[in-house]
Formats: sequence, C-alpha cells, structure tokens
Amino acid sequence: MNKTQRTGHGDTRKRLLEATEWLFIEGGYEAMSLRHITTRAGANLAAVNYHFGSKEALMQELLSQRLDPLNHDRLQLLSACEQKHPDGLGAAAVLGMLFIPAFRLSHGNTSGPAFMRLLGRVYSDPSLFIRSYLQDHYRPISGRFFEAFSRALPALPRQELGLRLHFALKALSGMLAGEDMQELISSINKGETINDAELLARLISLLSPILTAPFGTPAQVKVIEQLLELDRSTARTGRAADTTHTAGESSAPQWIKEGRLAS
Amino acid sequence: MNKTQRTGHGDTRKRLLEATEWLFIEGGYEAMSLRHITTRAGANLAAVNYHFGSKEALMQELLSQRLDPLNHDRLQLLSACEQKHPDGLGAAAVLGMLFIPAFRLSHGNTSGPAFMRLLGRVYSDPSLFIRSYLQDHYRPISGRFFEAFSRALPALPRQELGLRLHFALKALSGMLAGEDMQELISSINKGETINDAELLARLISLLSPILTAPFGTPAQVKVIEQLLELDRSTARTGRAADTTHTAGESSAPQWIKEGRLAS
DNA sequence: GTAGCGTTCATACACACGTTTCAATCCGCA
DNA sequence: TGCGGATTGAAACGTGTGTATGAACGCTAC
Repeated sequence: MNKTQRTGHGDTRKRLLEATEWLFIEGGYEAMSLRHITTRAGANLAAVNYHFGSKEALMQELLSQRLDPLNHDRLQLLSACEQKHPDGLGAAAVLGMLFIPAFRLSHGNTSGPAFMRLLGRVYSDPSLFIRSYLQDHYRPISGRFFEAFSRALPALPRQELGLRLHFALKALSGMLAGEDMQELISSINKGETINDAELLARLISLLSPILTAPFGTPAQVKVIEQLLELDRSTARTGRAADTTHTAGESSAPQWIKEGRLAS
Repeated sequence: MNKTQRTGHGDTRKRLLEATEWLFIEGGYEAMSLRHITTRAGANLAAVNYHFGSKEALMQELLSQRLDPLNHDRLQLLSACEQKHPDGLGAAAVLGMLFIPAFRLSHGNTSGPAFMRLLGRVYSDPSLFIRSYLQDHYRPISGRFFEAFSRALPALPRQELGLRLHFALKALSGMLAGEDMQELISSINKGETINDAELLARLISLLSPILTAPFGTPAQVKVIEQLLELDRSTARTGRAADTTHTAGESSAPQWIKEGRLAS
C-alpha cells in the first residue's frame, strides 16, 4: 500500500507530468494544450482530467513537485547561514543562497538541465495562472529573503531594494528561460574545466552590482546631459514629418495593396 | 488627396490601433483577441480584417508605427555621437543612446507613459509572432549597437558580451513591462523634482555594471565555496525522503480527494 | 470464472478564437 | 436626386480549446 501508483500498466501519470514539463519549458503555459500534452505522453486526452482533474491542477502538481523542494532547501540554507554568521551576510552571499540549491537540484536530479529552464519559464511566464500561483505559494520565502537582503544592504531604502531585486530577478529568469544558460556554461567550460564555485561566482558577480551599485554620480549625469542635448538637436532633423507610416492614397480595403508576398 | 484616411465618419482604423495597443500592454499578444479589440474600439468584429487583413497585420502596423521612429532615432543618435567622439565611447554612453530616444518619445508623444510599457511587453512577449517580428525587423540596429558596445568594451570576448547584453536587456524589459517603471519614477520624484538626466543616469548606473563587472574574484569564489559546503551538509538532512509529494493511498480518481475548496 | 475497481478509450459538448461572407449603410460626386 | 465605391453590420464557418460522459478494458480478489 501507499505505493502511490498502485495499479495500471501505467506510469501514465508520470508521463503526463514529464510531457507537461517539456511543453511548458518550450512554449509557456498558454501554448501548451491538453492535446499536445496527451499526444506527447502517449496517453488519451481524457487522462489529464482523470488523473489531475483539470489542466490547472496538472500544472500545479508539476510546479509544486519541482519548486517546493527547491524553496525548502533555500530557506534551510538561509537559516543555517544566518545561524552560523549572526553578524550579518553580504548581498552576494544571499544571492548565492538563492542560486546554490537550484544549481544542485539541476545537476543531481532527473530531467537534469531542464530544471533551470523550467525555473526561468516559471518566473517569466505572463499567464495569469502562473503568476498568481507564484504569488500565492512563495510569499513567505520571498519575504524571508527580502529581509535578508535588507539586512545585508541597510543603506538602501526598502522601496529601492524591492525595485533592484525585481530588476535582478527578471534578468536572471529572462536568461534562464532561453538556451543562454547552456551557452554560458559551455562557453565557460570551453576554456577549461571550471569549478562549480567559479561558475556561480561569475554569475553572482554579474548580478550583485545591480543591488550594490551607488546612485548616478555627477560625472555620469554629465555624460547623460551631453547625450540628451545631442539627442534634442538630432531628433528634430531628418524625420519624415510625423506621419511616419500610414501608407496609401485611398481606395478599397487598404491592406490589399501592400503586396502580400509573404504568407 | 493623400489624406491617409480619406473617407468614413470613421477614425475606426485609429481606434483599433489604440485599443490594440492597450490590450497588448495589459496582457500580451496571445491574450488579446479580436473580439476584445473590436469591442474596446467600439467597432465591428470584421473591422480588423477589413482594415488590416489579419490580426498579425494589425499588430505589425502597431509595432512598426511605434518602433520604427524609435529605432530610427537611436541609430541617428549613435551615428552623431560616434562622429563627435571618434576616439571611442563608454558603455554607459551607449546604453544612454538606447534609452534616451525611448525616454523622449514616451514624454512628448500621445499615449504618453504607455510607450514604455509597450516597449517592455514587446521585448518580453513569448509569442512566436512577436519574437520573429523583432528578430526580422531589428537585426540591423541590434548589430550596430552590438558593435558599439564591442568597441566600448574591447576586453570582453564577443560571446561574453552577447550574453551580458542579453542579460541587461532582459532586466530592462522585464522591468518596463510592469508598472514598476512608474513606481521608480514616482519614488524618485517623491524626494524632490529630479532632472531627467539624473533619472536616466540612475537607471544606467544600475545596468552598466552588468556589462562592465569583472569576473568573479578569488574572494568571491571562496564565499561561494563555503556556501556550497554548507548547502551540501544541510541538504542531506531534513527532507522527506524523495517522494516529496505524490499524495495519496490509492482509490478512485486521485484528484477528487484533495479537498477542492477553491474553484 | 466472475464481480469490482482502477484505468483507458472514443466521442461529444460548449465555448472562444481568427476569418469570411454578403447585405445594409454611409457619403462624395455627378 | 441618384449612382457607386468605401465602410459597417450581423451572422456564420472551420478549427482549436478545456471538459464531460459512458462504454470497454485489465487486473486483483473472492
């Protein structure tokens, strides 16, 4: 008993989850239809509603299965680290505690490198369902880490910190969602075999300046002022009035005359 | 003649474009249906196919109308600047040339602050149509700017530069797509009225470290190594075996017993 | 061997989508 | 005033979606 999947010649449930994961990684939530999923899993269309009840429940199961252990480990690492260094942590270290569990899970586990891309998709998917799921399930962990960052950067106003964090995490997820992560890893490994720690340090060294950078210095402001002046002087010239586009004389369904070669 | 819109009591065409812009900003390409668009514009469902030929053509018209002038100005500013400073530009200045025309257009033009959010959406929309449109229409400008960045940062291998640029632009677009930009502006204006140049300098000071940051230093690597060790020691303990989820004994359609209160 | 339960299957439903059709309407121009 | 082309209107088409139904199947236990 409690074998979780006690019957059926069927690992159908598992195959559905795997197919869902792949299709979600490739195209996001909206682009992933039940028919694609079931076809890819070699299962019947009704299987999803039988095993999970709905498409949303299937997705929730997948997310929960992948993200719950990750965030559990993140919190555990953060707690252990805070206990070990009660005098405070650096922002780079807190970033590291966000990345390291993800890094480890993507290396050891099944479905290997896809895990990173899943993470990227989840955090950048525009669908309402995914966004509200994240917001509902991970308020506690994001709150804990926000406090950790706030302690690491006491000089930063909380609003400014929130902005910069959002900034940094968008950058990260946008990168993970593509194949760029693989490129990064392979481009780094190209030189020679590289330590995990070095790879992570390199990633973090790209992100932590977003959190720690000072405001614009007078010198930078001066550069921008010069550019603004140059822009004002060039923008006025050399643009075709205002009706930049809006082609066409008159006559029937306008679109019909814009040579529709492609399509 | 050549009044562009010679007949009809109708600014229907313009109203359709405006409605499309709003709905695209709010939910992205896939979430924006012709029925929503025409309803919001107060037009008939068939109006889109009459005036533009298809949904994709409508979207292309919108993008072209908004993005072509922007990129025209960007290139013009870049050329002017390169001509004025033949000895080379800093990375922050090149970033400025990407932002300043967008900044000006979003201030002066109609549809005011929505322009920024449109930009953010365009660059972060996952739909195949939007992505291939961007790739097809803006290869030249992205090539030009890539070369400019490459000259500004000669020490960076091109592959690494591409990675960091992608990184920085994802961060920017992810931020613009939300309401965060307004928050940033208002949170900055909160203190006191701020110069445009200062606002832009602040934005650029957040982004340029992504391009200019050195690789991870040995000290950073050491921090990460400590964290990795701590993670390895804590990860083994305190997780419920491996079957983290997979609830349930056995018996009929499993999902039926997971108390479906919500829905 | 047969009853019962978990699972799979083919099929249908209701709905939303982009697109098409064709009649009705508006408006400038003769 | 009336013709004719540009625009609008209402309705339908075909396809794809998530979901629901009921019959068939496979296995285990009696």
